[in-house]
Amino acid sequence: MDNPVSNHFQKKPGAMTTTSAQKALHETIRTQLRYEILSGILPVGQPLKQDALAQRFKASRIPVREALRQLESEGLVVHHLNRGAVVAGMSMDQIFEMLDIRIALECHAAKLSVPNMVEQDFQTMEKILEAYSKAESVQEWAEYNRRFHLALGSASNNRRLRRLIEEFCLNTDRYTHVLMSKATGKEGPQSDHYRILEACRRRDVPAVVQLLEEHITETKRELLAIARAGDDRPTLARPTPTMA
Amino acid sequence: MDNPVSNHFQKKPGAMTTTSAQKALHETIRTQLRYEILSGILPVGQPLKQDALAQRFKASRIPVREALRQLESEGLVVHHLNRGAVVAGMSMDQIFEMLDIRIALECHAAKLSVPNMVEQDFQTMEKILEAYSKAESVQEWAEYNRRFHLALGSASNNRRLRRLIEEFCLNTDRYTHVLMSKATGKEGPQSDHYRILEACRRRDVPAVVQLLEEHITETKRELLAIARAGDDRPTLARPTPTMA
DNA sequence: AGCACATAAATTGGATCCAATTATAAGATA
DNA sequence: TATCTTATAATTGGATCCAATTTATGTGCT
Repeated sequence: MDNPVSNHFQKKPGAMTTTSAQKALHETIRTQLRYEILSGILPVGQPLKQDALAQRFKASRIPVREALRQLESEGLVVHHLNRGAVVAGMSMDQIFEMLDIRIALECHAAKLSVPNMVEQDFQTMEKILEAYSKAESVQEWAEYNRRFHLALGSASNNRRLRRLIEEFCLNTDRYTHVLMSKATGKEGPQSDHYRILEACRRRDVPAVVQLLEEHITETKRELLAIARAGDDRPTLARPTPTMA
Repeated sequence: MDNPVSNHFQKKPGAMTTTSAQKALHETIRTQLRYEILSGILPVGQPLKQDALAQRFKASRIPVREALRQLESEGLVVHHLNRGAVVAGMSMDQIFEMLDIRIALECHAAKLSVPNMVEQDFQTMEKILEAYSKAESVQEWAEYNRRFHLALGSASNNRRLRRLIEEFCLNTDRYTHVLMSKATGKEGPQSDHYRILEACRRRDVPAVVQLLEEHITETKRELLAIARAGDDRPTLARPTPTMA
């Protein structure tokens, strides 16, 4: 798995009519930085110097700045006036907020999606879960977990909703998985996953919704437990200093 | 602008100690453009020329470009390589997608919020609805409608969720209200509003959720009816040309 | 040593400049 | 006249340059 994030946010998937997929510089920079932030290569708080990035991408600072501004709008970096940009971080409270939003989005997507599912969809999910079981690295693990969550809404006929879910999954994963990789096994979540898949097969929408909500809520619980345990992990995101 | 020494930085050395305010140029430009797009002053498809905007805001094209890039990330403008930016539009399907997302977000927010509400909150909503009844212009009307929807989630203790809801409300309003201002009176929605408020007072969460979902779904129905009626309104947003 | 203050280096926000692409207008041709 | 071609003007993407602010450095003083 070389680049699990790239390609996830293409604005126009296959819409380039004719010649050349012609990307502007700022776009390649943005895509690359987003990947590095979401995958954790760039840790929270890491300063993003315009000059250094410009050199690295063999460009001037202009496209770098445009990329950084867009990443700011996506919530992945934070700007401080005259002091530059850093990789954005979230406090535990903010992670909880994101997970709550995921509950809202994913449950609704499932509600719309489950009635539309066909055998093909179930088999796809089945395969994802098998791959999840076989996964060894945390990266793979997170990747298949995310794919399963996305698959639940894949038949929803609401592209924008699916994009939104993906965005929130990626953004929460970068916090939850590093924290939980050791504490929680992957078996607990996995048994949830299978129960959810079964409910999908039965077309039992209320059950899917309830199981899914419970599943994400469980993540919140685990997270809270970990936070209680040791409160000084260096990996935990501190609330982004409010510039005050 | 023929003053090469013109200085756009407010240099008030003494007055700057209060930590707050101090916005960069691109931010004021972005805020203003966003307002003009969301309020409909800038119609869908309107080209946004960098040079013209730069002149208008008495700045160079750089902050303009940063503002446009951010608005692109917010989904309010669309860029075409080497051909500039235009105000983004949505097809009817896309508007429906947004409304469905609103159902997910607002219902969940209400679920979290209603148990936390206190008398003060009910009175605030009451006042909003009174103002809504008195409102005369479509702008006012839309404004108070949006405030009511936001108020439903205001006690949710999830700032990010509330911001998201506001974003989606603003972005859907600019389509729905121009379309519905004539077709639908404001009385239908208003009676919904009061029923929802009553359910909040009773702390009847399931009722609130159901009424709210039905309320937004009704908007979808109205919209569909209007679309069926005459299919060539100039005000209706066409799907953003996919660069083809 | 430790601290205030001045000074220099980094680094950002913004302006101007240039090259490449796209849109527009004029002229030529059938 | 309509249409194709070509020259020309707009306009964008990117680079370089400047001014202003922040951060690092160093110096003098108690």
